[in-house]
Amino acid sequence: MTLNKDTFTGEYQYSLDSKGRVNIPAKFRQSLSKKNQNTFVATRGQDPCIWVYPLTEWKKIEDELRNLSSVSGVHRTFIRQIARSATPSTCDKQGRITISPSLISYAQLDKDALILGMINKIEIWNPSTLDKVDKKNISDDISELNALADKIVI
Amino acid sequence: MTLNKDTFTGEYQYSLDSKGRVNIPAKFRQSLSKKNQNTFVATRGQDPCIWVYPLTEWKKIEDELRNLSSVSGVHRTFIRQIARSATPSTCDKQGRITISPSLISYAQLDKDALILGMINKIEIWNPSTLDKVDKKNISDDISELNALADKIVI
DNA sequence: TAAGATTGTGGTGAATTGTGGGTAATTATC
DNA sequence: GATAATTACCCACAATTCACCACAATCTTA
Repeated sequence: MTLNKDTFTGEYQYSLDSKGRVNIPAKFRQSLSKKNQNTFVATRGQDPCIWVYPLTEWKKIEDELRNLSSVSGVHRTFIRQIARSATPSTCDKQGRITISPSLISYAQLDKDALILGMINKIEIWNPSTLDKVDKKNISDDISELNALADKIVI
Repeated sequence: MTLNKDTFTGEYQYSLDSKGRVNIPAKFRQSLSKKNQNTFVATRGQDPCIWVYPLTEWKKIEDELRNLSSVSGVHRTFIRQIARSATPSTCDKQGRITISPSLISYAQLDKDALILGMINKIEIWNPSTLDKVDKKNISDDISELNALADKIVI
């Protein structure tokens, strides 16, 4: 059974090989719509992990960035943070993408890579990092989570 | 895989050779559309770095500058900064452009040059300068940056 | 349960890319 | 107008990257 196109859920533990390649779960590849041309764009997440967008989804972000003015210092810093690490990568015949060395070090990736479906994007974590960050966030953010309840029904 | 034409992302560390040449990353050259005739325009950035525009993109900037009133002193200073140092340069067969000595000294470039994709333009930094400037910017403007992220990142 | 298909992982060879240097053409100087 | 200095163009090598192939483990299906 498949969900909507370009929607990702579930978690998978794969390995990062010596060339910086990680497998994209077969289910994710199947739900990826044609117009993405088997291509993802990886960039730094807000957390210490890698965010991987389908090409079309990334283009939305790109358009927003393009509309920011470089006269503003804050805008420049913002564009730099995101654009700098953004690297497009097409799945090879085996379904893997290549992660750039700078992203690997940003997410402190080692041999193991935890792949998470995050609805419209994919996250890649070092399993032990996620473990720590997750525990900390959940205890820190209880009040904010409660506020979310007003905005979303699940 | 390439994104939209004339869109630049990613970071690359290359060397500035004794003749003042720096390589333009192959990926950038590929995404450069034909009408640019392999030509870029380099000028002073608003930060201590060099801004490199594809020719066609530069022409848009020129038009915008033309429309700024010269009555305002602030405007004149702004135009002068950008216009006086703007130098066109065509890629040689190896994909390099030549940077003028005055721009090299403005950006305090040494042997290493860090090339950043900034969506519609390219930045060339001395790595150690970027490190300092970027950290300072991020800590100074963290709340504004977060606000932008909430608005734009998906 | 067995056969077939699919999926994840490692490695190999070919093509591309980055870098240094050399030669010709152009510009500047006296 | 001759010479020097600078600039632009081209060649060659080393390193990296990319596309492809092969195998083993897993899942599907009859």
